[in-house]
Amino acid sequence: MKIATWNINGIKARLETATTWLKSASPDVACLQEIKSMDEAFPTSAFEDLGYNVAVHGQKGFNGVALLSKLPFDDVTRGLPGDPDDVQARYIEAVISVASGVVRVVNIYLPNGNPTASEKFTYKLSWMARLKERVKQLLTYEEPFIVAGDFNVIPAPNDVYDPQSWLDDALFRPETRAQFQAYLNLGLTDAFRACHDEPHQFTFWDYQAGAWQKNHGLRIDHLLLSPQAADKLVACEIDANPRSWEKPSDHVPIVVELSL
DNA sequence: ATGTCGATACTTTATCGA
Repeated sequence: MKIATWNINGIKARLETATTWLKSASPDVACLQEIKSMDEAFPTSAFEDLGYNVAVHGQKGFNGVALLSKLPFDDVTRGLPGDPDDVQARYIEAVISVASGVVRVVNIYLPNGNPTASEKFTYKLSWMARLKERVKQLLTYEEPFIVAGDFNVIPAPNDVYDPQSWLDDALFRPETRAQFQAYLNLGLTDAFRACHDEPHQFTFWDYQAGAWQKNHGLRIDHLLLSPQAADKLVACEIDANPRSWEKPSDHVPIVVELSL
């Protein structure tokens, strides 16, 4: 089973790009972030035509996440628990039945958090703490699950082209990295790092300043596996090709294969 | 080189977020 995550930066601007990639890569599940669309405006039928079931948690203008799955959803939950006042659409979770039982897919668009002197950074850190609580809850089920998405976290210095210049950025601040490390300490596995130890394997290149051409990238999109999912890990690969296409997203897809 | 995108609204250009 192949599970992909991709921040597509606007589904209206990226529908053809997304469907082209899905036809070629054919993941069983795709986690999309930054759809920047309300539920009713999401092009559900375009994905149904490719054989996907579709679940959306949308928002006008910003944020928004969507799940695509070739297998039907047993259950879908929208919104990260822990703060009833949080109205930002950044979390959707689904349970999917597979031959070996079930797999739970958690699709997140973790807050960016910049600038670090603003309430945006405290919102990011509190959101990360809430996600930790949700992960702890899910771990008690002792089932395979995956937390996939745009984490807006650079886990380590070799995940950014120039760590020195990112030291005070919300994506690389010690508080941010410590919370990401806390997910690993709970028992989650960074699927990409379990398969690859090469430095400078990026999933994002800014539109500005020729970042793609200079390979000034970041590794901020991640797939974290529960112990039961990590036991089934086969492979994990970044597909950087779509970054060179016409009208690209600033992120590229990353795919994990599990023997579920 | 504060350099690029996508979406929005008191829209045809400025703003916000990333």
